[in-house]
Amino acid sequence: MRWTQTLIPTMKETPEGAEIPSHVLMLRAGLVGQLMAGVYTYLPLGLRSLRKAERIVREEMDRAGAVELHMPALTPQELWKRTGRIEAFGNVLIQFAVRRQNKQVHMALGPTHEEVVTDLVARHINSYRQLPITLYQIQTKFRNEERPRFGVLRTSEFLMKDAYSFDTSVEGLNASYQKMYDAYCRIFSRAGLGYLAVEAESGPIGGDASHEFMVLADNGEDTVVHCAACGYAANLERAETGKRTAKPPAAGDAALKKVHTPNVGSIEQVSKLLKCRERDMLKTLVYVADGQPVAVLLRGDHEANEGKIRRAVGATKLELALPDVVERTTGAPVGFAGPIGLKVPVWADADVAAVPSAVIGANEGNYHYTGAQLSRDFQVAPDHFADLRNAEAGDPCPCCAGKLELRHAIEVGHVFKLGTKYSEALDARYLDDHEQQHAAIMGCYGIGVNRILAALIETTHDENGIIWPMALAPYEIIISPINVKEPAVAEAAEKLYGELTAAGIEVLLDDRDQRPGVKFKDADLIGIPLRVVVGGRGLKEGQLEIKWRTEPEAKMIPLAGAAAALAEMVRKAKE
RNA sequence: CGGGGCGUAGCUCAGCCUGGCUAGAGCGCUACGUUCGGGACGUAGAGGUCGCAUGUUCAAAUCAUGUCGCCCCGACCA
Repeated sequence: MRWTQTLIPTMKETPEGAEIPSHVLMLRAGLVGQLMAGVYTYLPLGLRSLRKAERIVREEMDRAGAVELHMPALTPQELWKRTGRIEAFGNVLIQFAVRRQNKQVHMALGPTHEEVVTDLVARHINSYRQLPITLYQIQTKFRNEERPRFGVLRTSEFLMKDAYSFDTSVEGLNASYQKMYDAYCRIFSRAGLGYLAVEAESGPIGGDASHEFMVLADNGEDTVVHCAACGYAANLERAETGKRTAKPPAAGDAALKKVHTPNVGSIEQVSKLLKCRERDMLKTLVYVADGQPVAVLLRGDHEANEGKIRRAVGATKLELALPDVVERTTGAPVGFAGPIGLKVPVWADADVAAVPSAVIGANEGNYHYTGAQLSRDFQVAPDHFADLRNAEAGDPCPCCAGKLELRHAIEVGHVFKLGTKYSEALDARYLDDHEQQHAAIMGCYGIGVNRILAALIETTHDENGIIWPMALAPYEIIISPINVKEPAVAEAAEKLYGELTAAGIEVLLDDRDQRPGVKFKDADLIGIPLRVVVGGRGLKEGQLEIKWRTEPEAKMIPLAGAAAALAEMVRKAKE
């Protein structure tokens, strides 16, 4: 492609509003253009990279035995009602009605396709002989994000590869899941991304085991907990901590004392008022577990982890108690709950035992206690101590002697085992070899294709611009002729361009009548892996200059046979 | 949804506080000329309903109110 015949609107300055590197560089390099908040046009250069990411995904899906189809983005709202996800998605689901022959037709733009694919399977698959099968598509998804942000990392319209497996047994599901997991590893490796596969909660989509594929990046929206020593990785919701050895509290002699804390309920305010550290306080959270209130004690500076609490308590549904329930349970308004005298089951995080003398709520409005001691002033049954909080940096690793660290990350993929939630709701059943009907056991597997690009840029750019790996580069080689008005230069550049193109290399010829500095800056900015400079100086000596985007220095190669040599370099770089 | 910031040329911004001639700069764009190995220079140009609406005023980019758009932070934790 000739630069002058395509559209690559590079920008010298950072557009107002772009802050993170991937956003800034995608705009400056002319990859994307913004239409509105969270909605972007892919310009020619960006589209080429997007297509390359897509191709890698498609090749690996096909190799893993998944079969491609294409489902509509337009869906009937009825389908979402049948699985209860109209409510679950709420405002995220883009819903609208149109009129047809004077009747309202209610539709939604697909934010994901479990419903559509399960309905499809319900219609066309009815025998165990047709299973297992994994269907996938690469398609635009629509989600009304409350707050789109970070350029193309969180958008309202995005390209997603979504795959769905249907099996007749849990073993089959596990096998299908593993195939996708392995395919994801190959995809992200081929894309040049450093990633972690982390254990994850399955979230509102339902089901059990799941993994997220995370790319560590300072601007990532997610937090992963990682142990550098053994490689343990999990997202914050899921991360376990190793055994926290509770130091026996120093023999405290402080007496329990009630103090007046008028209108001061939050941990932060109380800590300020009483001049104590948050870690010397205990907070008492009231949850409703399967309809029954329970109290949970945490150190003041720790964050509750509802998933862990739910599992520890053994509840299927757990939510924070509403203010009236808190009042009924503790006898005090929200902000003054404490463990002393509570009539409901009390659970405690492991670190609670190590707080020797704590500030706690007094279960009486506007009062707290200081000097509270476990055992002496309040009790927690030994089997009610558990890991109930989010992991923090420095916590012991659950798998080795190492320490955990917290890192920001971009989620680029997610695989999970769904079970029969959707197949039952939508009657995707098959007949087994004993003429018994069963709901198909499902898994689903998503990749944010746009995020592959953004994550790559976010992690590998330098001060001059993007640095594409061959696998994602919009062009493999850029030819930068110095002064296109010089016939010898123009001819040599054209000849090389023709030869490389004929050899199947993707070449961008910068045929603009621009000064060399402009061309070099732009070549660096758009990040083409290999730059070939055709200049009068080199030509006189029968030489071409080549420079890898990743290398600081250029080098010269003979003009004779240059096309073949360059094609070989590109081929090698692709390996 | 809550809080904050910003809307002036294609892009980045100045001017606004303290209202006053024909609204500015740099980059980019057009034409011509000189240049040509890391974002050249000269000359001449094109390009704006100062986001929009209402109000205050003799007079509004500038003040007030409203509205729309964009960006950032937060959104349960007693």
